[in-house]
Amino acid sequence: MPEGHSVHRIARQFGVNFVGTAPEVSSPQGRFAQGAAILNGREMTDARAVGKQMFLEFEGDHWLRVHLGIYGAWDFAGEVEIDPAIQIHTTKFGRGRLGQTGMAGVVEGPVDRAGEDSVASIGAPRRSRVARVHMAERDRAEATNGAFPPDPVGQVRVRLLTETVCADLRGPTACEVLTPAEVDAVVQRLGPDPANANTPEERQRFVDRARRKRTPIGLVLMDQSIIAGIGNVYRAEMLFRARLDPHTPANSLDPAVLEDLWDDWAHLLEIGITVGQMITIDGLEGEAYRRALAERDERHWVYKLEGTPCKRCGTNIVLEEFGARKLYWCPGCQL
DNA sequence: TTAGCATGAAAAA
DNA sequence: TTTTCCTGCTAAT
Repeated sequence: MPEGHSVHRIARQFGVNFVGTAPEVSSPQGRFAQGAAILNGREMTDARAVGKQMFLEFEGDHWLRVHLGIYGAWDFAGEVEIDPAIQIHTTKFGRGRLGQTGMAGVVEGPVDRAGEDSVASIGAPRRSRVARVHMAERDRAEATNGAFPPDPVGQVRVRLLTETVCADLRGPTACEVLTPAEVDAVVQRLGPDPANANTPEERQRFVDRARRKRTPIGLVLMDQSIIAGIGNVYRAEMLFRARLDPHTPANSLDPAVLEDLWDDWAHLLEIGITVGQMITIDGLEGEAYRRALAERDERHWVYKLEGTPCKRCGTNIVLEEFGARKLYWCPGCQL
């Protein structure tokens, strides 16, 4: 269920935990047995994300492409080094307690991988070790008492295993081994991603692509070939922030409006990657910010808020079926 | 405890 | 346009 920010976070996690190692690669479920055999024992040399797709490079010009789709997820276990640049917010814990329930923060402190229950504390973002980190639409870190490596739970399509860390992939919509040329072809079909290059050139690439479309802007923002990484939540929230009627044809918009949309996506994406949540209401501080981390309704303007008064103008938020997806918007603000 | 839905996208029809 | 993937959250029970 993740949008672009989650995939970038997961790619960073692989950068920290796997790049430079030669993991054992298997497919407990069996459906990726052939691909696993190709990758097994090879050194991972790069981990990157473009939009909602992740690419892991292995020596010998083999790339693993993963797309999580609507319910895919990665689970890391063992000595998981948290990228110091990102925060893992923990709102729910397993049997081993890492901190106060409901408190947002960063898990810190070593957890013995042999399974001893140990205490980690909430503190400043630094190198951290936790026993289990679930990375999907929402991240979850917890201590466990289980053995390492853990028994595969459910349908594990791929397992990557080093001496100290294990990563399990479940429920992906895509998981395949590609050649460099095939990776290029996939990336070629994707629009620009500001998390990789927030440059005037890339912004212009988005503007040029969008301006050619008569399609409503509400659909254009979801089109991964025009701009990469935006999903249903960010789509709705960005349109609200820009005060745009989702039905407006993209080609009727002033290029400056499209430029602003790009800039806003870059801004929201950066927050999402760092914080691990889609915070689309800006500038919250203190208690309000804490509530935004804990409650979805507190961090969004319109998403899943149909029937409630708009936080800006008081008009009731509307839910509309739009391009086979649910669209939330404010008829008062979004003229 | 459980049933229905969902922060995608590709394949099938 | 419908089906598939077949997980996990959440509201309802």
